[in-house]
Amino acid sequence: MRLRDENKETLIREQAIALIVQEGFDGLSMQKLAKAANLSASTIYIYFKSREDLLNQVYIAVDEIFAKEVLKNFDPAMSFEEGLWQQWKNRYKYVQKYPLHYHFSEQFRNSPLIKHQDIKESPFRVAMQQFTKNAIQRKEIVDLPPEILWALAYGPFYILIKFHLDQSSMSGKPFSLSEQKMKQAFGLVIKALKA
Amino acid sequence: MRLRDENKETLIREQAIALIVQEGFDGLSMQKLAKAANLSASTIYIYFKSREDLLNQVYIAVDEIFAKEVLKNFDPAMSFEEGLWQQWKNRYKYVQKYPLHYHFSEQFRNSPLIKHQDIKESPFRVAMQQFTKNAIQRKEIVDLPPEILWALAYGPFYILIKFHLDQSSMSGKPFSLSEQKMKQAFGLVIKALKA
DNA sequence: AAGATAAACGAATGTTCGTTCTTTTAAAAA
DNA sequence: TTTTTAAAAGAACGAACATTCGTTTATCTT
Repeated sequence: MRLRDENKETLIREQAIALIVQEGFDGLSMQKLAKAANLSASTIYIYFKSREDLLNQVYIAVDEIFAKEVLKNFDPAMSFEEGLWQQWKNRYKYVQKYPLHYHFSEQFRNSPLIKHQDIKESPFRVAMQQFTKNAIQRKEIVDLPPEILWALAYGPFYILIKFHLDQSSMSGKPFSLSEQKMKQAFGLVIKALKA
Repeated sequence: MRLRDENKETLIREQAIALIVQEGFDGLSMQKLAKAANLSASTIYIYFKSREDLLNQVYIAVDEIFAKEVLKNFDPAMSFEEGLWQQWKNRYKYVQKYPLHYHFSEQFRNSPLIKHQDIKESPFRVAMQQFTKNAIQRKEIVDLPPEILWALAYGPFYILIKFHLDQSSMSGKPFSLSEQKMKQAFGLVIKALKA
């Protein structure tokens, strides 16, 4: 018998991402996707049971890669300043390495397709909770409700990313954000959060 | 002859927003929209020349209301702290008053439908530039590149909004974010930006 | 090499899509 | 009141949609 092709599943997912980023969710049809992946449309249904299932699986796969990338060289035991900076760097590298994933993710999260009922206790979430708990216990930063801490720690970063991403898509030039600029913003965040 | 009905145009726009927020861009079909607005599909084409045109016009109308709401009780001559707080309050009220507009806006901006080539010199933009220029000249805040200032000033706010919006959509309870929490986050932002 | 099995395909399904056309209707101008 | 004009409706268009079905093909097992 013939075996399921793992690469083909990934190929379908990646082409779906590319199509969605280019044309939006209404631009993703099974027939266009099939053509882009050099497949028959019906073949997609061997790997995904419906369009909706495909979209969910794409999001799950994208999110897994994100979680993996963002935990690189990170340890919840790190000092707050060192750990948060590592997070910023990792997230920046993620956007550079997987720009389409990032765009897809933003689109998906802001759409009604996302179901945020089951916020599972991912290893990623656990690590981040431990990290912030440590920082507060050590009195490195002020004691804050988690969502305010989170808002301060990452809000400026993501606005900065969005700004430079829009700039690059307008000018056609590749995305870049100087380390100096990131450090400058980071310094202000630390200033705000320091105990 | 019969006159174009201004209210009908608004009705179509509002129903389009509601449909998109509920079902996403692929959920917006002209026939569904017609049914929702109690119209014939062909009537929509009297007011909008195509689906694409409709979407653009919706975005423009939404953005106009946003700009109007956000400038209420605001003056570029205000002190930085007072002015920025007014901005936060106005934006918070906007989300409360027009939650569907906010969701639509977020979806549209993160989709490929948006064309950010023509960032026109809106009165809104002019006011904001003057406001930050004043604050730096008066040495109320540190001198920063505009996008970093912007990222610090609004990044935390929007993450906070998103968090509480997600919470409310999960629990079914109406959206709310206590003034105390907003003030707490705001205080940290001021701490970061103060000269 | 033969048989078994599931992947892969192309064609076809009925539905819904955006849009246009023709006709009817309502209200402003005469 | 009559005429004029454009709004509004409804039916219709081919195209594209998600999905299914029957057949073919490739590869694993024997």
